[in-house]
Amino acid sequence: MIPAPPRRANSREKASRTQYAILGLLAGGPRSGYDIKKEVAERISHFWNESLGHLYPVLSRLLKGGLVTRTSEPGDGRPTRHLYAITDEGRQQLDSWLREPVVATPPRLEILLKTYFGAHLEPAVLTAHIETYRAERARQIAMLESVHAMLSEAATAEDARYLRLTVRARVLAARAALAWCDEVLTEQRDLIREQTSE
Amino acid sequence: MIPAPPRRANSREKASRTQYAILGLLAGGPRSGYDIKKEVAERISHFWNESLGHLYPVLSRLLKGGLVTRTSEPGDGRPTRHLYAITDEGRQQLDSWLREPVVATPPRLEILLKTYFGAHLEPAVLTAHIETYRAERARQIAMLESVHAMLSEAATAEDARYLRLTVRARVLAARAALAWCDEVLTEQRDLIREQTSE
DNA sequence: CTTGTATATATCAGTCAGATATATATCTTC
DNA sequence: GAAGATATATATCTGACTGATATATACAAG
Repeated sequence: MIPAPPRRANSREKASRTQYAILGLLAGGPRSGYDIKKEVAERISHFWNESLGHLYPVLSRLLKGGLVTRTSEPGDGRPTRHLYAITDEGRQQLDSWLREPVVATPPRLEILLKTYFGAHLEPAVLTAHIETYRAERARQIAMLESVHAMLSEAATAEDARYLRLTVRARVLAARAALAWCDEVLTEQRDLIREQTSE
Repeated sequence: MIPAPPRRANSREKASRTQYAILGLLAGGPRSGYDIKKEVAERISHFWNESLGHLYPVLSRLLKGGLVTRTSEPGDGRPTRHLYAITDEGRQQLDSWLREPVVATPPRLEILLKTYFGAHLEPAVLTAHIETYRAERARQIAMLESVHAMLSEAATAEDARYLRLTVRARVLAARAALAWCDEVLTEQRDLIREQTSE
């Protein structure tokens, strides 16, 4: 009898993107879990997300693995504030991840799923969804463009170079999405006109 | 003493998008789990993904809930083939989900995360990532455009209307991504030139 | 005759999001 | 000035979802 091989013997380790996002942010200085969450929400939420429910366990794991250290500030009334700092080993891990090829994750675009099932509904319902989606894109473009303008100013341009590039990516993506909405809305109008004239 | 309220007393149920994707596909006729996986992979993988590891449990749940029925074809040698068909209640659930506003899920764009951390690397590394990403976009555009052309042909145009709209969305998105890559590559060249001339 | 691909279902580990819990300080609004 | 919202701060749990793996067979290519 051949003994059953151990499950997940030695395949490629499942990459926790959260882990590297944390290391990358800590490379800019010590932060608490709460700080990380805030920074993600305020600066890079246009392309990245972290939930607190995942952040804390991953921070603990990084601590155990020696990729970060932890110092505790007695919280005056509030819970103790834990400041995490990246170690040399953490920096090495971050560096090697940054050099690895980008892994493409398959998308899940709910607006397109509902579009795909459009035949199961009256055209007006899809039109309404697209109009909502379009309005959100328009708001997003306005917001991102104003951020982009600020980041392009001489005073911050050097510092903000890479953040500015990410903002630009999302501006172009949002404009493309908006253009698509307009195409769909035009087609939907034609479709509704055809149907009502029958 | 006030008894502790039950956890997750009655908040909004966590929506399983997989569930509605399945119902939507089954609305087009009975299918097996394997069929569904194939259909997703071959037709809508440009904007949607389903893993088998999730598909089967959700199909079981839908069966228990009466949203689908199951008939078994004895597999000739192969495992028994289970065909799932949508019920009236399933159609109602699908219909009401299709009418609900689209829920935006926060993005996680790894290419932008590595871009954001660009300062921690030599510019040439980021350039290489962007070049790879650009090449993938170029391939994707070529592929989607040829699909789009086929779907626009008179013979299929009526049938394929909604699929065509989703393909168009991804063409525009991929073109925008490609344009962004070109902007970044130009900037990176300038940056490297400045640095080497110092 | 072995390797790869297709058919077909099923389970498991691990990632991750979102809700909830706890406890306090501060700012805002009637 | 009390009530209520918002910010600080950590922690846990449920459930959604991915990707790898397991099992079994058939068929084609080399």
